Amino acid sequence: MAGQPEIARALRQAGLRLTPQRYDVLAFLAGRRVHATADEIFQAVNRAHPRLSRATVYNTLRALVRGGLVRELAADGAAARFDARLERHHHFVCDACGGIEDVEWFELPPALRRRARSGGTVREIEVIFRGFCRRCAGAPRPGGVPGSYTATKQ
Amino acid sequence: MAGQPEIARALRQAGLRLTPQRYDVLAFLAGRRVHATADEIFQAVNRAHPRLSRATVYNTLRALVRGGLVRELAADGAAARFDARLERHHHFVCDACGGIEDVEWFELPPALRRRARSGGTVREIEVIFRGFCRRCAGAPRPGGVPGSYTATKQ
DNA sequence: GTATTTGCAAATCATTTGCATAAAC
DNA sequence: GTTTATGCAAATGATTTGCAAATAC
Repeated sequence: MAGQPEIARALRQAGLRLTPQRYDVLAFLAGRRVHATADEIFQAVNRAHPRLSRATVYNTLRALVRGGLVRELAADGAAARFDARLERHHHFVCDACGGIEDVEWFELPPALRRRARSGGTVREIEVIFRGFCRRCAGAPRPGGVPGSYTATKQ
Repeated sequence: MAGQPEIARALRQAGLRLTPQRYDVLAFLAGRRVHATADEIFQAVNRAHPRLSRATVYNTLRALVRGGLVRELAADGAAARFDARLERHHHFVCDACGGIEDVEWFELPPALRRRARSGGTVREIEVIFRGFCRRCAGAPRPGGVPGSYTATKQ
């Protein structure tokens, strides 16, 4: 997903009306490698489109997530991050800066995939690696340690 | 961790002063199988201890997490959940009700553990299973579908 | 033309902070 | 006696909601 027609098509396909706001939000996400917070998206799109409101960004994100075009990532305590990479992938979360990087998709061995014995149904399995990213590994911040509670905030 | 002296010992060991509030919060978490939100903890502890404030619950949780006695779990968009099970384990998150269940710990095969090639250091690897839990598998809610954005809220 | 979406402002929810008092060590 | 934690109330930050005007279909 990158070209203009593809973005429009993706929106239609998800059953969403094509508004300039939605187009811009999805285009922004599709052109990014790092995961953006709702506010970062607002700031960026707002530059080209000054009358955009935050509420619309949130509405749009909800619609996109619901339509399966975007994934939402919970970041311990911090603001949620959004990501338009639809190919499945795993994540690496930095304990120090809170940044999220993609990790190429791989399947868990079948024996492990059956480990969730809750009696329910499993739709997907995601692996989250935690540690210090390349940039933070060198100079970790004062409070940024394993617990990660303090790490992402303060 | 379950008996009274163990809880007190755990607090001391983490370098925390032993206050009734901290004791109660940790005891509550230690005696629970489901992961509780800060507010659920407040409600519960508040019954036995009516002058407890929410700020203290948050302060205590931060201290416990920092001291390594409690883990914090980010739940897509919703309030964070806390958990005093210290043995490593994975999680199952229900798309419909947002509930979180523990999945017994297992190691990823070494080949997969090396997949995070960010140049940084990896501290831990967690696996998150998503789907419908036993209770919701039978009767999923109106909006509660894969995206899980709407699922955890509304 | 009708159903949706937008933008705005106000509302809500989770969490944090400042500060005087109280309790732990 | 000092240092740290508590409780309260007010502040902050993220996200949602109500509603009239604008827009997509």
